[in-house]
Amino acid sequence: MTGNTPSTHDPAELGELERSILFIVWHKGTVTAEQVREELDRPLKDSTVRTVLRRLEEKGYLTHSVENRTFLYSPAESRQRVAGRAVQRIVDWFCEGSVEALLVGMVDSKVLGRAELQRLAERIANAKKTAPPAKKEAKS
Amino acid sequence: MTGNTPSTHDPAELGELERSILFIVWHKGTVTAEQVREELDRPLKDSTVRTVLRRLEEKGYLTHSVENRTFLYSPAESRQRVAGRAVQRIVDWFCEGSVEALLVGMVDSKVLGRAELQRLAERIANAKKTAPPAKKEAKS
DNA sequence: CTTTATGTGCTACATTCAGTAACATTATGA
DNA sequence: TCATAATGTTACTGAATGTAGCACATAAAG
Repeated sequence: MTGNTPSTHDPAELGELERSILFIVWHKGTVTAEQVREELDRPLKDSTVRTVLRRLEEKGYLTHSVENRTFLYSPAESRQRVAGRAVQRIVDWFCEGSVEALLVGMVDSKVLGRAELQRLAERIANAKKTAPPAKKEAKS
Repeated sequence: MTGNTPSTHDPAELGELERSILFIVWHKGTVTAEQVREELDRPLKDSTVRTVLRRLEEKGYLTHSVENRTFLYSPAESRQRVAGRAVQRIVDWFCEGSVEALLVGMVDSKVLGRAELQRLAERIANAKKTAPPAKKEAKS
């Protein structure tokens, strides 16, 4: 080991199931392994779900608290934040750190149109103009 | 074979070495296995490098032509394009398809500032206004 | 024509990780 | 104490990657 990649969570390193489960947690906010299991499309054994939940926690995506005997898992970070870092990595790897290059690439590969990009940029710029540093996650 | 994952190149699915090599090709434009080998920091056997190059080609990242007896590898797609699709995937996975959510996430995780985002959006919007549909990759 | 480089084609093996789950253990309430 | 409901522990399988050996072909040399 030449050194550990600190806390560079790497959302792309997640497998399908891990992602699915992480989604469920993000979606429900706080869940027990059982709830996750029910939410899944595939019929998986209880232990399977718990193993994945544990791994997700090890990887830093989740945290848990104990409600009596039961584990309550919840996200350690918002989806968007994770997505943001994922993009950061892409930028570093494929665009030599240039976000601009990335945006160009997105336009280039039709991920979004130029006009749309500009519209969104504006919206975002204005939308959070007055946002306080406090991140109040108002659950819909 | 349950069916092939169409052409959904997935840059995140690349391993370290694969990425390094892909980078070298992107950087040099056209290279032989030997050149790649020399460029690498690690001392790898010739066959190793060639195996990875072949895999990268199978995955659609590279193409090759034959110069006499020698394979000349070159990128099948630009880095930015690949990056663009990578982002698309992130958007699908973590932002429910909303590019806006992603951009917000980027701002949120400080990948870029609001002002910068807007500035870039504008620049991009104007920059390629006249870009022709023909993707002539004039490689010098 | 035989030999010798040099480059490619094919195969293989080790490692790591995600998917999946059985089994042991422990606390809790009837 | 016993059954119940959670968690802790451990493991097996398969796919993807890193890494490389070795056989095969062909251009160039003698």
